[in-house]
Amino acid sequence: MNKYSNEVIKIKEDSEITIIHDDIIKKVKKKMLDDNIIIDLAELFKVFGDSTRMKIICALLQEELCVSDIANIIGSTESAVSHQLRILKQAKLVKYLKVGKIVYYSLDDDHVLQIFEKGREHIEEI
Amino acid sequence: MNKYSNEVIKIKEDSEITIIHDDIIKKVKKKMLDDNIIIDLAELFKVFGDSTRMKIICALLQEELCVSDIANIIGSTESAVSHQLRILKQAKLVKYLKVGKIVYYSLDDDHVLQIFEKGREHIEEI
DNA sequence: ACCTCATTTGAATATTTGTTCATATATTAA
DNA sequence: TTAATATATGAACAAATATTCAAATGAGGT
Repeated sequence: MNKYSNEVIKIKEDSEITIIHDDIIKKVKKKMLDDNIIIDLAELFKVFGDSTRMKIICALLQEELCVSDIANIIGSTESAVSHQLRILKQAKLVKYLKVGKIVYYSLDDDHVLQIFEKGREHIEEI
Repeated sequence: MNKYSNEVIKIKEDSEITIIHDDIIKKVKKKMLDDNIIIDLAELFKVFGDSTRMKIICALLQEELCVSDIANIIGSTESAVSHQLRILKQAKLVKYLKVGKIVYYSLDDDHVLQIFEKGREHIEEI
């Protein structure tokens, strides 16, 4: 009886849910992270999941930059960049420093680089 | 003359692009990752950026599981899970083993856990 | 061969989300 | 205070995407 054994518990409950591996399901359910944490995690990665924002992050990995410089570097409009910076700000991925009319953005913490690097490692292996 | 100096080069080119920090822009542009790599990176993180897929990943971090078990654990339908597993498969984040009618899914490599953990570290600090 | 069951697939729908454009805010200089 | 400029913001539109439902595969058991 290995883990792929066919001696599975099979219950049809209310003609809705088919439970195949009852004990494993219970065990995994118990260990699952709280739904809110999972949702927060997905929200965080969603922020990384857009190429405009990724370009902004990539630029800020090199240098603290103002909105118009970022727009110039990544080839986008100031408005689009500003909209995306707002999302990055909300996710606490970037911070900013206002000097006169100019707002300088920079990465907020180490995790950004670390997450970025782990992502790179993954795509490089494919 | 510090890095926030107001002695910035300001050029209005073709009434289209305003260049504020010319030298910095050139420097950062030179160091920017290739666009295709950035797009691939964003695509990868997009896969993490959905709560259904994140729940699937979270469950698979505990145990190799079949489609119907995953559906049961995360409270979704088999169809929805299958659709999302296809996306996870394409991103090489999960692999599978077919045993008879049942298909067992598991995480494909270490990076999944590492990216997951870095994300957790970030949201826990907020 | 036929039936059952686990999974996959495709099309339709509803929702989310990024960009654009116009406008607003805020700061500096004249 | 008026003009100019950097950034932010809101609404509208277009594109992307997750879920649902129905139907199709494909494998085992009878």
